Amino acid sequence: MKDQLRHIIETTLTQLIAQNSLPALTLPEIQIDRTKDKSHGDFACNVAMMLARSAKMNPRQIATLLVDALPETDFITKVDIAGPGFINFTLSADSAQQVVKTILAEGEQFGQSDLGAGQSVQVEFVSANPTGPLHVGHGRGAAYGSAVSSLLKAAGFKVHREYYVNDAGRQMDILATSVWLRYLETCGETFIFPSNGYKGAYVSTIAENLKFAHGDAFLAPTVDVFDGVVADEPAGGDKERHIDDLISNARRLLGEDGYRHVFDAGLNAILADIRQDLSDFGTDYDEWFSERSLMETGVVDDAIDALKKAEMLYEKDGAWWFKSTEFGDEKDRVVVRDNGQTTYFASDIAYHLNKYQRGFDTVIDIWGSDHHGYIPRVKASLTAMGKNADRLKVLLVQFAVLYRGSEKVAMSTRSGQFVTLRELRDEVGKDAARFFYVLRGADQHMDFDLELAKSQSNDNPVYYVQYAHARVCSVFRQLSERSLTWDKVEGEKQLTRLTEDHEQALLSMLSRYPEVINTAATNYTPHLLAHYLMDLARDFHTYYNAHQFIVEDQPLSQARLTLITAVKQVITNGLSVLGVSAPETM
RNA sequence: GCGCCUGUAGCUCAGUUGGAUAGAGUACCAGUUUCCGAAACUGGGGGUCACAGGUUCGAUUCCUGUCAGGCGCACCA
Repeated sequence: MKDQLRHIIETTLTQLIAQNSLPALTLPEIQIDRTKDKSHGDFACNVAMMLARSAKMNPRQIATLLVDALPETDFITKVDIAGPGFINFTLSADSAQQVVKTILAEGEQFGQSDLGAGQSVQVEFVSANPTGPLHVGHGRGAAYGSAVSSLLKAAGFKVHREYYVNDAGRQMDILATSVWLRYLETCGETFIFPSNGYKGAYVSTIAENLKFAHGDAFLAPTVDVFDGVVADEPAGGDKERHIDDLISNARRLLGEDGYRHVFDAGLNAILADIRQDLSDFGTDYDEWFSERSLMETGVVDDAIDALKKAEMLYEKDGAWWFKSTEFGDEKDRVVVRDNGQTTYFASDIAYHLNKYQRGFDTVIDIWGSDHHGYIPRVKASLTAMGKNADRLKVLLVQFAVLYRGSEKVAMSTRSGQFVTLRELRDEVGKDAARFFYVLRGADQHMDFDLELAKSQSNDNPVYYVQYAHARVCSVFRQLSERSLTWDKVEGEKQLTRLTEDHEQALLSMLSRYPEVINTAATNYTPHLLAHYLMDLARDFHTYYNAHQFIVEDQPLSQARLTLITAVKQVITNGLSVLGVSAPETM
């Protein structure tokens, strides 16, 4: 509808210029906005004001010229000039009703567009280290990432959802060693567990399973395990060196195969848990991409070679540095350490090179906002390798602060005192959790009230929207109880009977849905959709309270049933994009 | 110290890419059921859009500065 208006205005303006009614000038982008106020019609255009300066004419004068020259159309009934020079359009009743037929005809497809024209987008999100269960911070990334993915898909993009598995690096070595130490404990060895190790109960569970499956195969005496190990911090030593020494002892005592076995036991168990957890949360991926594979297939070496060839690396203090300052970063960054090991950053350069090589038109990374300082160096590496860094979009997600009523829930990763995503799901449910997460802009700090999310009251926005859907279903249950039926064909014929203000408002709201999807998709802002659904639900509840749908007047009744069926469809579609269910009963 | 993000009603937050009289929810107050589900609806009060300049027909929105809060500044991941 906006496009049609835009087209008409554009052609009329060029016509006016051709007739010398307007001076020759380049036309600006024609903006068509929905009006905030019903008295201003349905759509407004500000082009007269935008042209006033370059045409050296009064905006109202331009508007008058334009309006007089506009051709007759069947979908516009009224054109007004208002305020400083706004041109307001009022839709004909017929074209306003048309949206209901469109919704019923397109069903689940309604709202989808070809805006993306099949361009491919890769969306990488969550990507938490597989060193423990996901917590509520990851939950927001999961809800946001999958909502953005669904939005892009609805807007006609080819979407590839990916989880980057950090299955290499020091943190994973710490996990492997933690598993091994717990395993030794189940074998009867006794020692003080390292302060920097992973102490969660899940580590012991993995160790017990290892013991069950392999008996004493990985056993080593405690004296050997702690041989030459620097004292731990509580004992007056250094906790980092303490754990690093334990790791190298583990490697030595277990041998390459044994160490890899223990390592993979930890990795696989936790990864399986994460996959299940995300799947239960309604977040699914097209690919789980292994960091280790980047090293094993030589992509990391390739990336380093590419940078060397481009003369973007130099050697200093035994390490290889990337000249990221040449691209606006604060300082140069190490990619190969003096001990020959590549850094996490080197893997990430390789990973992004690989993403580009796979040919995605756009690459989206969704990170916790605490990683924002990382953006310049990743973009720098892409530029240095001759890639267009603008194809990479990094979206940041702020952490959510949990509240129970007005009480802040204490959380700290260090003490291991975090609320897991699974606990959140168990407490408030998948639907409420997802909806709450996407209710706010991702870059906004967010207060997540557990009490509110699980309350079955009018305070809770999730239920508010779902209830609107259930209410429509309930009306149809009532209909069949009275042995009546809904006749779609008849209903569509009678749409002209929808003349009440509430019905007009609903029609207008329904027609906005495709625009909301496109705006939310292009801006990566699912919260716009969440808010739209609340607005739609409110218009519906208001309508419900003001009017009966099942009435004696059969044509009217059919028209109303047709309208609320369209409402039900749009709520279903919108909630589905957000990964929230649309229940028939509450 | 430098960089990024944020500052809108008592509280939690929107604000259609610069538009008309700045909006919801919640809380508070007052109402609505012989009627399809009251998990709903109607009405009311509540604002220096942090502050000060600038850009223009027009600024909550864009630019600069100040103040306040969050985060980040590793040969960790």
